[in-house]
Amino acid sequence: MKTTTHEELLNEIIGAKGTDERKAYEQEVKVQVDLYNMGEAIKAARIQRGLSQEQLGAMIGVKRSRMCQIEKGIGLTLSTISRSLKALNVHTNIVMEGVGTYSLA
Amino acid sequence: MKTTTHEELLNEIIGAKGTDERKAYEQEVKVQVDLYNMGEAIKAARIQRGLSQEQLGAMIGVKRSRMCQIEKGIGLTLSTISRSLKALNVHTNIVMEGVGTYSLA
DNA sequence: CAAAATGTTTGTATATTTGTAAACAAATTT
DNA sequence: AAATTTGTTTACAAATATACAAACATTTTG
Repeated sequence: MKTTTHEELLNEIIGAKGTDERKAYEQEVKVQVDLYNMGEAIKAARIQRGLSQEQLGAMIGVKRSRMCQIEKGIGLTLSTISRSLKALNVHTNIVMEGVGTYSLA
Repeated sequence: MKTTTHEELLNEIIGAKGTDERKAYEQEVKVQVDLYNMGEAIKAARIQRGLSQEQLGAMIGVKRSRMCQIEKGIGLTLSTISRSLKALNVHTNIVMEGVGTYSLA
């Protein structure tokens, strides 16, 4: 049986390291991971506070179905993250090294 | 001459405190302020590094015109912020009180 | 186990963001 | 002062996010 590393798969399917296609892929994956983490954080805070998706959804003006997408990081914007965290009363800052700190919620 | 407070103006033009219209306005204004600050932060970091909008734009794959919008906070998403700060090598964290810290760049 | 509540996925319409070129404005350099 | 570089605004097409209902899955409760 032929074994294949993740790296080999990426080379074959997406493109070699350094090509435009590969760069685009890597950036996109990275951002998706970021957003996924944000969603997970919102979910964690919601559960900490003993709320259902429906309840938090009501607080920020969306239905269960959208709440689920939000927690999975699907189509998540700063605005949505900010709204969610404010509703959950999770004080949040964006800290930029050597530049400054900005309140998000 | 009749004087008018900002509060009175808001009541008249947008709606009284507590109405849906007023809440929507307040939330929108707040998010716009956030985004404006983010753009300013990117600009500050760019200038710290002695780059023109064109140069930073080239690093993240946009033209001067878009770079200008980014720094004004117009249509700014997490993805764009993340890309910009990475290019500028500004290490950035999102710190959620009692939940966790997430790397944005 | 049955019922109810909660969470997830998919398809769809609407709204917003993205990125650009072009025209103009302001600052810098020659 | 003229030329060049840099920054800004606007209008537009394309891409992406928003939010929902409906159908289904999973968990919790009676």
